[in-house]
Amino acid sequence: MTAGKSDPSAAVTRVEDVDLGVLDDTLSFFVRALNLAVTRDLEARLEGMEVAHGTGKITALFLIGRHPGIRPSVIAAAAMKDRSAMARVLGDMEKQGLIRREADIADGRVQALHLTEKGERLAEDVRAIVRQSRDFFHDISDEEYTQVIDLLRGIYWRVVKSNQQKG
Amino acid sequence: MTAGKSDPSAAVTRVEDVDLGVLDDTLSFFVRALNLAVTRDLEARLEGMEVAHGTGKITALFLIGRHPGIRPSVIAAAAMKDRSAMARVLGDMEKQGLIRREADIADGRVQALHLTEKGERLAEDVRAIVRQSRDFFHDISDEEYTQVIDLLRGIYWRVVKSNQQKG
DNA sequence: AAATATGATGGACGATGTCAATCAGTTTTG
DNA sequence: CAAAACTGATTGACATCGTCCATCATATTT
Repeated sequence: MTAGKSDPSAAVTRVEDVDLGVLDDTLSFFVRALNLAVTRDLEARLEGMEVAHGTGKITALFLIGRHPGIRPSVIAAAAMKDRSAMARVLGDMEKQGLIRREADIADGRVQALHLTEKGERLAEDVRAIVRQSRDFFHDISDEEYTQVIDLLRGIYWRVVKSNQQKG
Repeated sequence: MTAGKSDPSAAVTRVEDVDLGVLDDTLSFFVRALNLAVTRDLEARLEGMEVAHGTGKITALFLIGRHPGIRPSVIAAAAMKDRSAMARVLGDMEKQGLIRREADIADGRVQALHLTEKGERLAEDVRAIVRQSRDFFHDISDEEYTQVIDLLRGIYWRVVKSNQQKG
């Protein structure tokens, strides 16, 4: 035998022969596994850029760019992090000169976030890279990609809202 | 106005009003964001159990249970981790008395992994919990859940194979 | 027999998410 | 109006994570 089915009584030697069992019907398994792969790929693409490491920075960069004056807690919710984790990310970005933190006029507790010019430029560069990151799924057809995104987008928003109520 | 569309010129105050921009068409964004939510939920469910923290342990537990004699590198590939990360997980599990590491008869470099009785028992308990973890997506219909799982499963296997060739 | 490749480990490093504590500003309540 | 309760944001501590590099033992190739 060359590359066909393996002897079921023998120990599995190749990943392709693995039976995932319960995990095969578990959404979180696939999400968590793919997260690792996707993150690795993304960070490779961002190599050297000033937003390496972590979902937070990219999300923050884009959301602040698109919604000047947005507040930290809203970004945290969108990135599914808690406020304290996001605060650290924003602190880093401020040190890097990517964003400004201003006090909201209406409510002194709230911060209004803005991109600096440097931040704007970086956002443009990162946007291009993020668009290219679809290449990681070059095996996947546009139909499939669209389908899975549509589904995940729906799930995402429901989770965000559900987090909203609890958190 | 009460809860309708917000003034587009005003700063965004609620997550629901956020426009994700490029991220809205980026699979990795949704995967990474959902990963955080899903992981949080799963770890809450595993509270106190001997497999808390990390995708690796659960995957290892199930794969070893289903494929006695499986080797570490195969589990690493299925979990999308690198070998050294998986080695640490397996080391922990061995210390906990969940698995045995035996030397493969055919190839001395290779380890053959087996569950201990304690490991078997734990696997059963964890299986039940993992099944329940679908409740996290109670908002999502069975159709949607099945659809998204089918799509992600396909993507998962393609990524696994693609990793195989490079790694 | 020597060189090369493979499977598995271990240490070091920076970054992550969580949690509890803190602080400032706001709203509620009496 | 003052006290209490609440909210948004920040900080520090802690355990863990993924990565990278070096190492070691064993197999395979030449």
